[in-house]
Amino acid sequence: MKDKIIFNDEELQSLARRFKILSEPSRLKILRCLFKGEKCVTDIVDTTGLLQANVSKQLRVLLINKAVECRQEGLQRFYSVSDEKIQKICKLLCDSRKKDDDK
Amino acid sequence: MKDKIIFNDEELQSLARRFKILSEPSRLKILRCLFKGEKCVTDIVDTTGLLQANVSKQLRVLLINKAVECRQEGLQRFYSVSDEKIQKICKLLCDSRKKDDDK
DNA sequence: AAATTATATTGCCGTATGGTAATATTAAAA
DNA sequence: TTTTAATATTACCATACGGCAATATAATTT
Repeated sequence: MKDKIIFNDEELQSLARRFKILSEPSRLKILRCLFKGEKCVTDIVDTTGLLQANVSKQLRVLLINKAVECRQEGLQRFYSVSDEKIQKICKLLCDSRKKDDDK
Repeated sequence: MKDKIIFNDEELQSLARRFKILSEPSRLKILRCLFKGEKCVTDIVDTTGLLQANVSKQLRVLLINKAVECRQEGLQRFYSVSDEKIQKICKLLCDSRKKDDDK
């Protein structure tokens, strides 16, 4: 079965936006951290080593683009990955990289 | 089975680079065009509507990053997608978008 | 060898965006 | 209600990079 996906221009723009979100090391670090489970901002800051301002800034990008979701509890905001595809896609790309290296 | 991938920092940088390649509409247009099969530069220019200089420029990026490969024949250079994962990943992300839209 | 065709390269400009420091906001605690 | 803690926002700077126009390169034809 020829499984060619031909996406239209609108879908292409959307795709590009989604890939862009995943194309920044700082955001990937945050996501990697959240793959282990829900975390508050301070925990993310500690785990990633990024500055608090950057973490908040990038979390906002992730939130707006629905890559993560947020729940407030007192002073803290707990973030978690909301798009389960993200981890799958990271895994796919990582694996293909390893295969390349084997060549 | 908890299929958590925890990639290290080096893998994370590599992932970010790969996502970045896919995060530009012009490159996605070129790739979409190549998903249908090998094409020479002029064909890509005609199909995508991009300027020839841009197509060459972006093909170079794709080539360097091993997203496409190139074969010369006389005056023409024929490009094709070399990483079969790319199409799969585009499909995955497209599908998850559609699911989001349904909500 | 000139002219032509296909593709690549270069230089420039403008925009987008990440990092940072400082400050603001918000909620809890004292 | 002042203080403290957690997070968000703002403003600024620097860099990366895409689009474009012009030019260069390389292979072919005449």
